[in-house]
Amino acid sequence: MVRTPYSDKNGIKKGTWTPEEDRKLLAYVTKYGHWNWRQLPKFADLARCGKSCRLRWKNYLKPGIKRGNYTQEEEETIVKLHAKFGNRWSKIASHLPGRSDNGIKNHWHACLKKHFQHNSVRNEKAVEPTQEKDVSLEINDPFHNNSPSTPQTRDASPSSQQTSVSDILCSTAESASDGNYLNMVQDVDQVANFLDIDMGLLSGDFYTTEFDVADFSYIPGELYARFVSEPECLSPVYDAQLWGL
DNA sequence: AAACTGAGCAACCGCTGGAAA
DNA sequence: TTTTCCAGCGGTTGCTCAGTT
Repeated sequence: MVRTPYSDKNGIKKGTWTPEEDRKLLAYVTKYGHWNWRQLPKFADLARCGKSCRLRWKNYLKPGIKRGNYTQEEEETIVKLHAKFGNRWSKIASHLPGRSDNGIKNHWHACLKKHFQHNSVRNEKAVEPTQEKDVSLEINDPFHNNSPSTPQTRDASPSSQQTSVSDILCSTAESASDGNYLNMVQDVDQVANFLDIDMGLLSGDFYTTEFDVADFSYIPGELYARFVSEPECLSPVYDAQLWGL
């Protein structure tokens, strides 16, 4: 499941990340943000290329990232969005808080593709062989070679109704009894319900906004301070065992 | 018990588009 | 307008592990 670590001819390390490297990357990005991925490894004391750091952060270290165990609801969402957007995994990921595009892509190829193909075959069998194929089936079939339909965005929200992410998160964080701020961010719909907000009225940025922990504007001061001192308390996927903590 | 096979997933590679010079 | 640099994306690969023969 992991690639054997090695260094290329330029001394750039490749392969699986060590806990020590994770620690360095997390510490650096938490403190300074990712102002330039290409330069970051140099300053973070990592013998990695910027791309590798970015990927590691995005798919594994970023607070709030969920791995494994997709819920039925998530799977249904993926199937629906794939029918709509095709293989635009980042677009699909933007609708599934906490899931990375890479993870969704992997899950699709590993499980859902097969499952959906199977169902597709069953659907086709259900149609009279002599009949022409139902057009509606083609539209919903992600394996049909059509280019994806025009993506519908949530952009058409009246400006008077727009609510900033930080507004929501600050309110939510204040109300959270355990102070586990970023965990709550994972389920934006839950947050919306909590605040009695219609997600359809929010600006299109809501689902696509990256919760960059280095961007202080999203995070109330005392909570940011807590993240810096205790990052594990804010990451639901924090693997204390992996890091030997 | 050993060999084989396929699933699952982390990570790499190459390409593209946007921004800056 | 062109060139360069960078981030991001999607496809693919490499590796481990669990199940099967």
